[in-house]
Amino acid sequence: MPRSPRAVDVAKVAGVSQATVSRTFNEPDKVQPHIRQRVLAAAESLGWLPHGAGSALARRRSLIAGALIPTLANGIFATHVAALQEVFSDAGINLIVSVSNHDPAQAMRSTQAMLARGVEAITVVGEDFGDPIFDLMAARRVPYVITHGFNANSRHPTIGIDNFKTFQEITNYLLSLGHTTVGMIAPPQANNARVEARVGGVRDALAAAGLGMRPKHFIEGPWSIQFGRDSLAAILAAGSPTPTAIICGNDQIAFGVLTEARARGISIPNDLSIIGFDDDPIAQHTTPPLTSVKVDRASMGQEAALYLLARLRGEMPDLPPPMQAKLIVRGSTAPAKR
Amino acid sequence: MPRSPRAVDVAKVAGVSQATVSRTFNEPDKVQPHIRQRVLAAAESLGWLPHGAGSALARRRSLIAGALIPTLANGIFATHVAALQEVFSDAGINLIVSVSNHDPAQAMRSTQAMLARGVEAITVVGEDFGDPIFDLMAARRVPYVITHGFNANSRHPTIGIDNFKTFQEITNYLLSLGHTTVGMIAPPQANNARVEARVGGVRDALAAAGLGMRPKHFIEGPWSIQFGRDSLAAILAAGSPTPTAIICGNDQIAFGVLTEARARGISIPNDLSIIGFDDDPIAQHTTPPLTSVKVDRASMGQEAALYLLARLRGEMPDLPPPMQAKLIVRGSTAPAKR
DNA sequence: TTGTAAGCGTTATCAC
DNA sequence: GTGATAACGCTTACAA
Repeated sequence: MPRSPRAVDVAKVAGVSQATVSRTFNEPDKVQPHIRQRVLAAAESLGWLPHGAGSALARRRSLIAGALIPTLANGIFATHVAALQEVFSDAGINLIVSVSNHDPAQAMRSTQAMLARGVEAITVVGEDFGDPIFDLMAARRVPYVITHGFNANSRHPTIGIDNFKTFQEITNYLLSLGHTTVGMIAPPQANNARVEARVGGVRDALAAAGLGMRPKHFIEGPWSIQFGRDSLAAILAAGSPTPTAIICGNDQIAFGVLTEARARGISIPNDLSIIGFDDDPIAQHTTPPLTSVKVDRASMGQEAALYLLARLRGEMPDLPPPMQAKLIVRGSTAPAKR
Repeated sequence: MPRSPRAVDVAKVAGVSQATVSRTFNEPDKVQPHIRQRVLAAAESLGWLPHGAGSALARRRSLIAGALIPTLANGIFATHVAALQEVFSDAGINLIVSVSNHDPAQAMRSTQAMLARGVEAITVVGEDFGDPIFDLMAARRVPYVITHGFNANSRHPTIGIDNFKTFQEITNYLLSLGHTTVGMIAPPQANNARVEARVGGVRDALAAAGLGMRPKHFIEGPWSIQFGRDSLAAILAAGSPTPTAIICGNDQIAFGVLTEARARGISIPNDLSIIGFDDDPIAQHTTPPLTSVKVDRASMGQEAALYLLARLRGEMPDLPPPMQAKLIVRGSTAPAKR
């Protein structure tokens, strides 16, 4: 049973020392062209690839980064991971993906597992799990960055939109249309400071206009289409006054509200304005098309990866400024009926 | 600048040898309880975590697996990765994700990068890139499994549905409804044997009924909603005869066709039957709801990971039988108008 | 420019 | 049950 070839085998075949094999792959210009050729040919013929553990040990670099996300079941995190993966991959770094399922204990286990695998840097979605995780990374001098929300007051580096401000703006848009009875259907706030900030933004903007949101018009739950339908049903069942506009935590929920509204003969946007979040491709194709808020998730992931790559080069780069969300007005919002 | 603690530091603090530290974490029952406690306490106080590269080198196990997928932008692959990640994670194995973008050269680079990182096992979506990749893994004795399509004739282990047979059945369902003019809108077949098999299944079933598919009724392209809309427009623009049923490569395309049909006043399913694929959550909520085909992607990923875990234990497990896709008839299909 | 040799941090074999 | 010690495969001063 032949075992995998090692650098010394390549060296033997090429008639050079092991050091030259290493140089051929890591510092090619330090070895003469013709001898480089010989080494490459030998490696090729043996099917040799550097051994990750060996080289990680000697080099003190694993060439592996980690991403901690809540779940891959949500499309926005898949997009996020795709962006990270691409940038890291271009830099010769592989990406380990691990999930928390919004559970602090699992987040901690995942982080430890990644650190035990020797990841050089980590991206974390949100700062929901408190200090232990960040202390752990800091103690091991592993650079990290928090994504999906810019927070100027955080003691950690953060990248993303200002969730509070963005939802303030969304709300102000509805206020400018004359809506005074506004509802919201949001993902759970537990272990999710981003959602908390968004809800806060809505409440703050309403309060600034001397308004409030009735408890029965605020519903928390999963981000599914079905949940959107059920939530609208629940809001209507709660009786009058009924909101004239509903802010949805994402476009799936908004699509559900739209669907339920149509099933009930409620005219959108005449009887009810609906606003989504994330500008999913589907938003353009619903009837009517959904007003939504576009966040450039891909650049957010890229920024995060580039920030960490700079840190790995030993730099202390400035954080990029907060990203700007963009309100995309389509047909699902209109002035309040008077 | 204090460097990360090593096992020997823990040993010193606990007043034991380094070997005992290792045993405490890897073979706990081989060390006396009270001394185990001491070691754990010492490790805790120093914040020590085993060093991945060191232990990978000594153990000849990286505890890392790899997944090669076309892209994370497509939700079905995100679901797939989520399932893999979960099973591997429960087994203490981290997952590196890398993508091919349907490009053989990039697939090869990604595979090499994963192997260089020492992955112990790899899942590959489809067998589109030919032998080089599989030869590479085989030469290094890295177990692998191909997902997203069961192929009894493959010389590699495969897991998934039989794509050919599944689309034969879909087509036979439409034939049983009396449809004789059937169109298809599919993702590109290039570098995608799964799509090729699906198209083959449709053509085969039609041929068995003495029918064929007109070239103008077969359209290949991306899997977006917009592409579905454009494709229906193109098929209609090609003039009579017009198909009475269209098979779509996935539910996004089907949703696009549905949307375009409504925009043109074409009644679904009376004038046109539409059938999707993947049973996306949206399929239940369109008007009318979409007939689609459900494939249990999560179990497919789990099966793949479990198969590889068994291989890593040194077993030679049987492959699971082909998975069964399930036709879910909803409101978008009906008997052909006569 | 190339070779020699000393790590890198852990695990596993072998004594005790 | 515990402790020395020799791998594990590579990189990198340092020497030639």
